[in-house]
Amino acid sequence: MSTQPAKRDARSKLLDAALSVIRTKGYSATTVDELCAAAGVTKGAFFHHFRSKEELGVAAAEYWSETTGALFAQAPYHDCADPLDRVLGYVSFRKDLLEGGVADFTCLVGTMVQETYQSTPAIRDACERSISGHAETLESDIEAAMRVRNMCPDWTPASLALHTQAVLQGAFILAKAKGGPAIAADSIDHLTRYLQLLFSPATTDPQS
Amino acid sequence: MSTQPAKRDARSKLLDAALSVIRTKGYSATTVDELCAAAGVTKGAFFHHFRSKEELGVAAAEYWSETTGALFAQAPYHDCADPLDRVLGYVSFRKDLLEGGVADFTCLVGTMVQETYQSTPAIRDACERSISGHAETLESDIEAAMRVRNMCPDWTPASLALHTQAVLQGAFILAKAKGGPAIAADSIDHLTRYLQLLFSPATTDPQS
DNA sequence: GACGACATACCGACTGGTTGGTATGTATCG
DNA sequence: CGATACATACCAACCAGTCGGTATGTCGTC
Repeated sequence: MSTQPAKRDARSKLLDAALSVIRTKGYSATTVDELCAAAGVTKGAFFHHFRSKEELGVAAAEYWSETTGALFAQAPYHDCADPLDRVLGYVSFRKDLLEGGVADFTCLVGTMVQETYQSTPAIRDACERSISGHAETLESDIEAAMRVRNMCPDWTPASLALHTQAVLQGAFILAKAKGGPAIAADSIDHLTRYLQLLFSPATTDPQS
Repeated sequence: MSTQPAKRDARSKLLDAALSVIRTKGYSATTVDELCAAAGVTKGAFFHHFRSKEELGVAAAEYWSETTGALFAQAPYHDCADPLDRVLGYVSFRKDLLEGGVADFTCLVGTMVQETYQSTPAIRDACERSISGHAETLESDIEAAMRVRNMCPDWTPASLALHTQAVLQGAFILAKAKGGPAIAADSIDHLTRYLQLLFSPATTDPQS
């Protein structure tokens, strides 16, 4: 469904505007009028394509999943032979994305879910699907890396995949607080170090 | 300054209400009327104590720093002899706090900074002070743990202290997305595992 | 200890601008 | 012609902030 031949119609202009405006100001503080102005369309066009602001929020989260999904699917780290190198390559790729203003590299759904998790279940669920779906793309590589090393740890591939997302989301919060990507990069370095230690042959099963 | 004899006046009722309402709905979606209703005071009282909603946001962040600061200052993990045990005890203490509804254990300033980092510098700075100030309480223990082990790694105590905050903030986002603290606990377990590996005598200097 | 002057704390009706949403018109395309 | 894709005008509710008022100190003076 969707993915019509990419015409520059009002709907996709609104979704593109939503990504940048909501990442800058948050969902609640973003007004429909502002979105229309940023997209260069009228309010009539907005409510033609979306029944409500909430529906746009859900659509924006799905659009985010599509565009970022495509970005990561074609990233070079998938070519590594060792599955651990693919995981480390993913993290390194995330670090490379830390460029430009804070609003340019932070995560739409991480921002939105904070504001909507209680008030707007539809948006929260869309954000949850986006985060979990993205984390799942890491699971098979994590699992393969474990199999290669005959590891049977007390953590699951899913929990480690989600942990990488937690570190990234937390790094974005710190970047927003400090006004730049420097600390986010430091935190991603700590994540890389954790993965290296976790999969290092010396310490396959440190306890139990 | 401040710390008048803790009278149950309108100001502190409003600050208490702000902590719970803003953590539930976010800063932008929280209205002044709603805050007044939750605190059981009138709008006149609100604007008597705060010149604007923004000023309340700053005061709420500072109030958050004070109350959480007191909570952590009297926590039992400070009694451990080994500085690493104090750091691990802190993380374990954070895990123990994951109880009740999501709005009860998540972080006010982590939530607020996402919405205000661009639009409201005063609130962003107050959140930054809160996060960084809290992280600093970990630095001396991290530094001591490094000294005990004669470690000279390529990361700083400050960056590790902030990394713990990134993991916690990210864990809160995941908890909000998934509707419960389970994944947050998993992520905190990964953080504990990282600290143990990082300070384990076998791997003091894995590279360079 | 009565009294005036002033400050603090709070009340609640009101306001002007904003916001999400609607109603209706129109142009283009198949 | 009918459906899709917009545009324009409009509205009722809401929101942050204001303003005149009251109740309660509290400090100095005589």
